[in-house]
Amino acid sequence: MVKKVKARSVPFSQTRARHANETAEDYVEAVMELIAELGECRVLDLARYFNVSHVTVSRIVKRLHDENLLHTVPYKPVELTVEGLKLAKRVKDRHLVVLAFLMELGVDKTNAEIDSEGIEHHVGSKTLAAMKKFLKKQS
Amino acid sequence: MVKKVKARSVPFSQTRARHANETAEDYVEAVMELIAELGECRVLDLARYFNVSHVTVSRIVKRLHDENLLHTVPYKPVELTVEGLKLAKRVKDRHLVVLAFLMELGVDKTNAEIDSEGIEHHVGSKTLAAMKKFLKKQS
DNA sequence: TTTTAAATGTAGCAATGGCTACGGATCATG
DNA sequence: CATGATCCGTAGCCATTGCTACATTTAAAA
Repeated sequence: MVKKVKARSVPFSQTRARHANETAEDYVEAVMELIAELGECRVLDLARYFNVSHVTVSRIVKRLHDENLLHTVPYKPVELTVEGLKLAKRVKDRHLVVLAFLMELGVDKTNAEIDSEGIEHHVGSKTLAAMKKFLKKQS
Repeated sequence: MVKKVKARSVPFSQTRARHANETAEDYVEAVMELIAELGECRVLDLARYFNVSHVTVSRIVKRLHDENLLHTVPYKPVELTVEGLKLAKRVKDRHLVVLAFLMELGVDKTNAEIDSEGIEHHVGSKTLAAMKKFLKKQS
């Protein structure tokens, strides 16, 4: 008998790449939020936001700079590039939809906030559209 | 002015730990599925399932063995421990709920399968309950 | 202006999960 | 039982994201 293994719908070949991409999404969103909230976004602000050391932030910021998502000058506040801002807006919009959706579904705010932050990265365009449609119907 | 940064609902302190935990969930679920499908679960079956090399599987299986989720003997099929089986059942149940929920929401099967595999790890008990309630209401 | 505290960068370690290359184990088949 | 194909383990590389410890820059206060 020949063993045939059906591969997962989401191939795991690029697990590391997907995680790195989630990090990028989280960081540009955080930078946008922190600038809106504080006027500027320092490395330490991000460190406090994510509860990690400033070293971790510093390295990731450098990588996102290389990927043209963030603009950084040593010892200066972090800024978003045009590309980074576009991504941040998309991510924030999706995040808000997921959060509103979970609450509309009956999940309390605390848990909706926790789960939406994990779920958002895995919501494709089709699922996002379905969530928006659901929200419209309820209103 | 004192800068106050509101930390995220989900602290990122344990990002690596969370990813490792997702891996554990994916693996015990896969082992259970492959045993049901093939009668046994070999390292190469997992490699094909996840589209990674057998080396990656081998190392992760070793780690999950140390964590008492899998039982392994060199060159033998991989088996679930009691603890691993309990986790696998919980994960599979949650996965099926998320999948059914997305389809009930109007997402096509293909996209529901893709997104559910990413979303499932971030669905807490409250959200899971809300999804189950939604499914009951629709039936 | 000098000094000091806070912010940021750098060096270097660990864990996780990718990989290739190579070698040893197992098993079906001749 | 020999042998070759398949399976699996080990060595060793890289990237990502945690960390501590230490160096440097910046900016505020003395």
